[in-house]
Amino acid sequence: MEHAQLTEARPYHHGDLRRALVEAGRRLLEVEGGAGISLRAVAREAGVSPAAPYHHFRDKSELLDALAIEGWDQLAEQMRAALSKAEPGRDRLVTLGVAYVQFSKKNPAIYRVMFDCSQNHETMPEKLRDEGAYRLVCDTLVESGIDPRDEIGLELAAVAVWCAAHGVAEMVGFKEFEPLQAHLGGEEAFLRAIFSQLDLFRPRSAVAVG
Amino acid sequence: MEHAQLTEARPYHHGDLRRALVEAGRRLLEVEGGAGISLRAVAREAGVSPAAPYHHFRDKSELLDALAIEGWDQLAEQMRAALSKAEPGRDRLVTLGVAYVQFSKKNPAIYRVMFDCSQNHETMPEKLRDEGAYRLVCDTLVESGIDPRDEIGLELAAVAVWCAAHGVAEMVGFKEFEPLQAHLGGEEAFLRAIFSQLDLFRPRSAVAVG
DNA sequence: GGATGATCTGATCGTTGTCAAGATTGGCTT
DNA sequence: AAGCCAATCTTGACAACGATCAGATCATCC
Repeated sequence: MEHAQLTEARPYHHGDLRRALVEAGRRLLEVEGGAGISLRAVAREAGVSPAAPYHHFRDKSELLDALAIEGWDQLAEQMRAALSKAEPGRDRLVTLGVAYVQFSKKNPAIYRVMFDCSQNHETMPEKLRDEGAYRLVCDTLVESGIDPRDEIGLELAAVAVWCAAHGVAEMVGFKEFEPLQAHLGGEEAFLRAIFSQLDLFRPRSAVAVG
Repeated sequence: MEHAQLTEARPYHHGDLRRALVEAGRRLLEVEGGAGISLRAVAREAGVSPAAPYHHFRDKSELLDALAIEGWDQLAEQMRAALSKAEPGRDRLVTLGVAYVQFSKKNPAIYRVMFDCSQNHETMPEKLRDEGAYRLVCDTLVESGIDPRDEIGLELAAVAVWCAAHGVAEMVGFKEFEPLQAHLGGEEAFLRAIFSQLDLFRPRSAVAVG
């Protein structure tokens, strides 16, 4: 089959269908949104039969897991980039939060998938914990003055910050808030105002624990 | 048909099927969780044919809307109750937040439906705004020292508080946080610790606005 | 008491997730 | 180089889903 590459005729074996499926899924999530993603649609987009994905994923949910993992990587990357671009001040936490929220606004469907997967599985992927966004938050908290030896205090602070960012990420899309957003001078100002209301920008020390 | 009430034979016309469907839906959400809710399942639970609901709701999503509205009512009620039971201190905002999160933990599927519906429609139901949970938050913020005449500052604070509560509500279910939760002395202590990390308990004044 | 409109059923269509059985092929063994 | 094996992909099927439509049933009002 020497003409395989040039004509429409795909080889019977795809080569790297797993990767192709994940990318097709990402494309669909971006274009169609979270509602229009079905296993069959992903297979269609990748140009294979509806049953083909089952040789690479046990479930539909396992495909979504793969999409989620890619999303977490992408998020961490963008947060890292935001941090490195920001001038060194003491509001680096807010920079991180703004990057987090902006990711979720630009990729709402993927963000939902990321979050649902982490919620359904018992733990978040350890990659997230070790080298991902969670780690970035902890590092930045330590920079801001939290004692890294107080593990409880650090974890509590990180969880709190994460909760705040997640909450903002999901509520900020409400059309209802657009007037307020405009009044405050755009999206980033809006986010900074919210985060400063939540006092996320202030250097903090460990909390007293019972 | 004098025996209609006593025997199994339902009257052909249900009487108040709309109400029965909403209650069947609530039951299913509590028992089966959010995944196991289908229009057909709700109809089955209510004992009618799969097509019957379409005489009371245009859509599946319209049924979910009705479920969401009931959820918002229930949430506001529980928040009001928590507020009236709490001794008057200056951490009433935290009391409110704890009630909010506990509702979402006890009714996770309903909470998700509530939130999704509000997100898909352009605005949240005005009931929520006028007499619901949002109003409670605003009132409590004013109690805590926000100037009610500064509408922007008040709305910003309310949005921030709501974002925080929502974020905590969705992340607190993570199994991963259970050790931390136990270490802090149970769920309520955990929630209070998070909220205090976010500085939600402190009387606040209006934020400076550009 | 009979017509009218609301309500419910039954059948049906297109779509989805999932599975089993068969076709096809890359790669290892000899 | 020939042949076999296991991985991969397709075809066909099944149950369940959301949605629609024609027809059966009932309450209500003139």
